[in-house]
Amino acid sequence: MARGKIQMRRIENPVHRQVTFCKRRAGLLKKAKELSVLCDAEVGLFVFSSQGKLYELATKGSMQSLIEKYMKCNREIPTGDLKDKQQVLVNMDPKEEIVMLKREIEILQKGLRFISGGGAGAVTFGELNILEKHLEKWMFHVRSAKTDIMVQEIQFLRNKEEILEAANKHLQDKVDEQYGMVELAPMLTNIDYPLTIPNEIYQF
Amino acid sequence: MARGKIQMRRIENPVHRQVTFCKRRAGLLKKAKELSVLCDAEVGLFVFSSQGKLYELATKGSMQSLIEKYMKCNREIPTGDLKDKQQVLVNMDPKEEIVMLKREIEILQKGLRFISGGGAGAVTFGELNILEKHLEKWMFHVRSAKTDIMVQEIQFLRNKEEILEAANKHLQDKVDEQYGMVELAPMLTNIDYPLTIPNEIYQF
DNA sequence: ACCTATTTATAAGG
DNA sequence: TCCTTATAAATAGGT
Repeated sequence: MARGKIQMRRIENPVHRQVTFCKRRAGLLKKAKELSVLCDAEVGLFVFSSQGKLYELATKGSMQSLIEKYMKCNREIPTGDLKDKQQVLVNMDPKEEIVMLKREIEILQKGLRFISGGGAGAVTFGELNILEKHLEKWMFHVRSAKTDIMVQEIQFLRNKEEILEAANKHLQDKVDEQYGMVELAPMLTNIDYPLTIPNEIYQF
Repeated sequence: MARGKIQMRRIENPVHRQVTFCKRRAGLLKKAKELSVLCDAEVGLFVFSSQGKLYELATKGSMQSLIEKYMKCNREIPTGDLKDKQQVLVNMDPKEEIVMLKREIEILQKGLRFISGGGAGAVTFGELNILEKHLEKWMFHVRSAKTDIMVQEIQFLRNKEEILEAANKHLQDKVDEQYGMVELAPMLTNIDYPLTIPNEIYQF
């Protein structure tokens, strides 16, 4: 884009590739933030470098909650399977789907027994794969619920704090008024910002 | 960026905001693709418009697999599971059954939640924490069971291979004995190590 | 990391 | 949504 066009294919020179990766990654993250701010959108972005290093951005809330939201949008696809976007999209015999759903229920039941038995019993590799996917999905749900609660709590506390501070200012003014020119040390005002999140909400 | 700078904050005019959203979303997706191609990186991107509509891009494989990679940056992702289910919401009678079955799955999921903490409506932060811990534990069980199966399979195959190789040597000796000094090319011996894990154990 | 000639993205207007 | 165009931003190649 500058000082010469480049072909849209993998940059072979590793040094150039790394430099370009840094620059464009920064650019991409910036643009993602901008889109979010300007258009009031939620953006989730993650980039794995060819060495496997992760760079991420989640514009509202956490990446967890964004992923959760993403999963909800795609809940048509049962958890046990990896999706295959184009190929089998066309159709599937409903009877076949019933069979598969029944099978999935069996697997879940078996999995519950497996789990509550502390991992005893005979389970196949494929069944374990399906179970694992379900567990991941449930984990998403739990974690995003946790995040939501924390966010709400923070919001609540901030509001409360604002109200209290305003009330305090008002009271202080009244006190000043009554005592005329007498200087009083500030007592409950001037609370430090930012408030830290109280530990209680992290407890059981 | 053109015909005038804009302030980096939410665009108040809804029409402008929508137009800008379209343009910048397209630009962002383009840049994400380019980063992936030029720098051999994996990029996952999703954007929710303020109306909640989802736009996504996953540059290698599916978004599912990228999310999994994100969740556990190091863990390998099994890519088996050839069968795929899609929504078949057009049909009438089987549709009912499908809905019922899906409902049953949800009930099972709730049952699982119940088992975990003893709380039917696990909504508090503490309960969620407990659930999360349980899920982690179960995930561990499931994954170690998977690993065990793989290890056993590998062990089995190695044993089998050893036996076969021994049998082969024995047969070869017999042949050599019968044909005296005649040199025979090695036939079934000298199998290459290391053995790769056969695909079958990833299937159902 | 910084520079800057160029390419790209895009805001405003139809 | 798509087109045009003036202009802001991003960035390739070099230092």
